[in-house]
Amino acid sequence: MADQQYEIGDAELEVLTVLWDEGPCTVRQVMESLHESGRRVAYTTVLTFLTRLEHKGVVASDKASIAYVYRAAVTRERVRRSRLKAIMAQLYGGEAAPLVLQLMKTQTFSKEEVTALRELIKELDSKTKPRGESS
Amino acid sequence: MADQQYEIGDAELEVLTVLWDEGPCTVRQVMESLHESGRRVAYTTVLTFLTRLEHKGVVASDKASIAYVYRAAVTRERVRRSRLKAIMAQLYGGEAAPLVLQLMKTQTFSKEEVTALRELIKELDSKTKPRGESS
DNA sequence: GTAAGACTACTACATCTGTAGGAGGTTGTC
DNA sequence: GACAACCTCCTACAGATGTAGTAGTCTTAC
Repeated sequence: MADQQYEIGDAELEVLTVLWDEGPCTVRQVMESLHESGRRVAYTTVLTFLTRLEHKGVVASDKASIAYVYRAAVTRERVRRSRLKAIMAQLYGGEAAPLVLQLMKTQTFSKEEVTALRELIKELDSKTKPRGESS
Repeated sequence: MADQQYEIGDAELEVLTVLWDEGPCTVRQVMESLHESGRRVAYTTVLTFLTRLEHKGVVASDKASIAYVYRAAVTRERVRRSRLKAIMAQLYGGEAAPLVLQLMKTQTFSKEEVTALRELIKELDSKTKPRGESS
């Protein structure tokens, strides 16, 4: 149950991302941030998204002076893991390795990234699969 | 446009996966395969999925004797890439590296997998990022 | 204290997705 | 040739998601 799958739509995720990137925001601030990203969306639409996200438990709000201030209640990491887990289950037979392999084959990386990857590989050597399901 | 994003629902993807795994199937065969995986769905539900998938262009059908035979019209690889691309854009700023890093940190791998990874890393060394967006 | 502006709550609606029933055609079999 | 079995087509419907309007409440500034 640690990694429950959040059902967050694409547009909702954009809103959540604003909260991750900018910290707690009012509806208006979120809207303006979206507008700056070229995302035209009405004030009440943003409000709807935030309200729904709050019902889903991924956002929380506090009344501050006039307007509510919304903040993310789940970390980006958590959502990332949850999504990756889903895609792994759906398209890679629940295995991480093929996914990583594919990414490494089809994507390009900078020198620094490759270095970081190599470092990680070294660590992996020590703690190879201890016979369990994926996290 | 190469990697257009297919909007395929979770249940639809299960159906498509049957076609990938078992090759061309009739509605009934798909249904039976799903049942064997513990997925209880009605015959007409499977039919609906296949019809919708055909409209979306990811499945094709041919009339064979009595029933239509459906087959995948997109490869698993294509859908994998499309999904990964979406998740990369939505949650990793369009970068592959953080995604790979995260997977390598949070997942476990067998010795063979680690070896395969190390091999790939070597290849990456030669062709590092040539200043372009991701595929 | 009243008007203007901002904020929230409620409602609405189209589309997509998951799920399935019923009607009507084909076929094989007794 | 009539019934059973199987097939497709059309229709339906609930819930999720994207999008937004309206109405009512609260603040603030004149």
